[in-house]
Amino acid sequence: MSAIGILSEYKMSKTNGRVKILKELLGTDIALSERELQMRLEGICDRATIYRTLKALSQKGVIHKIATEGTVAKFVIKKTPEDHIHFKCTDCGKVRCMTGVVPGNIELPKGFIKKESNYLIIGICDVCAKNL
Amino acid sequence: MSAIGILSEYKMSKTNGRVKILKELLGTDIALSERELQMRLEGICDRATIYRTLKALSQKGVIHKIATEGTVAKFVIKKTPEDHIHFKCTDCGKVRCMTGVVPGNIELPKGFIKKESNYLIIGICDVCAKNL
DNA sequence: GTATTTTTGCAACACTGTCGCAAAAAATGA
DNA sequence: TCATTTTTTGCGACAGTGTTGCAAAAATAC
Ligand SMILES: [Zn+2]
Ligand SMILES: [Zn+2]
Ligand SMILES: [Zn+2]
Ligand SMILES: [Zn+2]
Repeated sequence: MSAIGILSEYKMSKTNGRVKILKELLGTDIALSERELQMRLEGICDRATIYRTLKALSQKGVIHKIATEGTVAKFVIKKTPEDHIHFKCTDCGKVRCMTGVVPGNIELPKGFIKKESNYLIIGICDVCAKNL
Repeated sequence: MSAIGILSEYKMSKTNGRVKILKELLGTDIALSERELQMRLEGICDRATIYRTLKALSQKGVIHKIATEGTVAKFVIKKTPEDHIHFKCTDCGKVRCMTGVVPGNIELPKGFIKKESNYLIIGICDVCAKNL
């Protein structure tokens, strides 16, 4: 769906900044940080607006936040609601959802209740592996 | 092994701060942040020393860093070198390694090379689940 | 114990993420 | 369309995390 379409669906005001941010996110399958979005949108909108938009879109379930070992959060369009694995390439730094790869069903010890999960695999992506 | 023993093994100078930091880490199976260590070691050593010690111990493989959704890194003694799952309780905030739980073998698409993994499950821990 | 090497504390710094508030933009609806 | 109401923005300030250079202090080596 288009950026405007998504904003309409979730009854969010269609401001210039939000449309541009969402378009960037829709146009890639690589997770982006606030910083990376700001660089791509040079001068379009403020840091605070990007953070606020990312938070709003996360709450609506349009995008999701990926926890990596670093200190910056990265966001990517949510394609599937199910558990899935994220891959971070140490060479190019790109983080992406691995939609085809399914994590085995994990059995927790008695008494533990699972709410959500975050599986991250760190390594070399297919593109970077070719140039080794 | 003891704190001093570990420092000897890895040929690290046995300073007061390092011994105390390592003792704290050895005395719990809950992952600790720099902040939490500082509170437990009130006035024993500087922030910078804690960060430097955590980095050194991670590089030696004595402890490992856990990526959570939040912004702070947490560290815990490394008990096993294999892949394992981490659990974060949304109620008490504690993060721990689940040594008994084995993640199924995950098959990556062709060309991707795995180096390490970070599996985090977020939910309610056994202790907190009892008091619900 | 003295000399050498390593580590520490401190201050400064860059960066991430949040918030209050007045100004600006978007939505509403006649 | 235009005036009114509601929402969002930009800005500045702020708190927190993690890093670094450097002189002083501590640990190690002899
Ligand atoms: Zn790559
Ligand atoms: Zn994902
Ligand atoms: Zn708990
Ligand atoms: Zn662990």
